[in-house]
Amino acid sequence: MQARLGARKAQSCAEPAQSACGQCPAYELNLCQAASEASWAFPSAAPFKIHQADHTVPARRTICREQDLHDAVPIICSGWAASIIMLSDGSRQILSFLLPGDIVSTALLFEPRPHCLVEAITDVRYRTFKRSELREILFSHPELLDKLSRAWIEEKTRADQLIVDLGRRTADERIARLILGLVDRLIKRDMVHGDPLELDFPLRQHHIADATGLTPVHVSKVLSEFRRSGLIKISERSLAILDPAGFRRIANMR
Amino acid sequence: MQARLGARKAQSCAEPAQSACGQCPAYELNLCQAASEASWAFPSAAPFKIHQADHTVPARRTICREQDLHDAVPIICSGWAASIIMLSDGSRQILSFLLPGDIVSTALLFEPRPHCLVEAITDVRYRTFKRSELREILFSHPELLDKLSRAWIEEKTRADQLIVDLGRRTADERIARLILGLVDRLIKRDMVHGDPLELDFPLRQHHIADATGLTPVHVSKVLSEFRRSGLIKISERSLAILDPAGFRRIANMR
DNA sequence: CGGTGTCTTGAATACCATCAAGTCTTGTGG
DNA sequence: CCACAAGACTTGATGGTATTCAAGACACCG
Repeated sequence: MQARLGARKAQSCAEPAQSACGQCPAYELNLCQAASEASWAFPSAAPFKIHQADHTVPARRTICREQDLHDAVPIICSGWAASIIMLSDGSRQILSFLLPGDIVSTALLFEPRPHCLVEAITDVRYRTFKRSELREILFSHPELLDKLSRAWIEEKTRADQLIVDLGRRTADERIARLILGLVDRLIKRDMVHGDPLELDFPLRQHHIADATGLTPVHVSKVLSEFRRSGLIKISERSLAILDPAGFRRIANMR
Repeated sequence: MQARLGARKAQSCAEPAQSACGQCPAYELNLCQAASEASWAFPSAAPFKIHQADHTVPARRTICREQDLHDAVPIICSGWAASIIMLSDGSRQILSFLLPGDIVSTALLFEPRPHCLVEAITDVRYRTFKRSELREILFSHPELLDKLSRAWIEEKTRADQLIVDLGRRTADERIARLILGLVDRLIKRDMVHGDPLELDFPLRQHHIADATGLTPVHVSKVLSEFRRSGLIKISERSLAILDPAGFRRIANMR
């Protein structure tokens, strides 16, 4: 019940947060660092200070609800989260997994209602910016607008890919593609190395099920089959891709 | 083979096109008219003239290809089109149906590659704007930026809804929801009246199949079932919703 | 230590795909 | 204008993929 107020505020001003951003794996890509810097490079116009706040939530806790109104735009600093649509019968569809450096939704720059539930998968640290200020900064700096448009396009591209996966691919393909999609995103962030590729993988099978439109039971069966074929090793919140070529073949082909 | 060059250019300057826009059902909503007007209200800055061109393509012709580069952003003036992702095995997934007044994709404002195929379903009239100019106008007029952000949000919301439909709903629900979604969009545009609701409905069953992730055969069976239950009347490119309440019940419930 | 959440496995079932045959319409070239 | 081909739709039979139901193993936590 007290979960409702789960997030703890940590701070609410720009400068002291910088060190945290230095460790952010999405340091290069994301809007977060850029926005903070802009607020420093920007003392010209006015005594400008962008309001931001760091929050921490434990695994499984809600970050924001579909119907709530927020004037804050959250960006994930560390941990994994998911944006989820709930159906009246209790089933769920995961629209997207959120990784460090991801903005929860670019649409939040324009409307206060997320229209989907955002839930922490691991412990999550995230930072919120005030929408009006973030918007002003983004739109007054062409190079930031550029970053925004790239984030927007990637968000849409991933949604479109998911539509294709759900509409036209088998369970094996969906699951393999989900995993590879996540691995590729982690690689871009320098959060995975090694050969064979091995990484922390905090998703439960029910997360995979909700993202692929399958049942947890069937996900279990498919993963077991992948294991038996020596494609991957997956257990205890960790994943290794033993046969990258074979696994990618399953993900793409018919 | 000569299909490749299917589109015929009609004109390439703003003013004479106005009368056509006056009939556009999305007159209020869309960016098109607004952008044209802005180009008039804008002689201040420079001898500014936005480049636009009208095109007409017959049914079943391609409007743009996934890998082509365009510096033009198309907006549908009349007719129906679809954006489609093709898979290597020849199957297709329709991401979205485009109705009069729709911008083909808001992402085209930022990148030249559509990354999906756009195909005319009926004969289609559309107008293209030069990306750089359209962008400049949109971003220099707050009220237009507002319209753009609403278009962006709606595009994303519809994609998310489709993900849920494909991931978590039965064939009956998907088909009913597709139809109702289209009808609602047409109502917003004042393109449908009457009680019982009756309208031109140019989709072939294979379009419905490609949009819902089903096979044409199964679409036929479901539609026949809907007909037998007296929910809808559908034939000869026209559709009537005989039992709106019952039909909406099928679309939403479990 | 019971309770809850996670995962696995097997059996029965449902839903939708595939295959196939046939009707009807639409379009096209002789 | 007709003949023929291609596309659109329907219907039935059969099969495969994924769901549902059920039971049990295991880990973690208060």
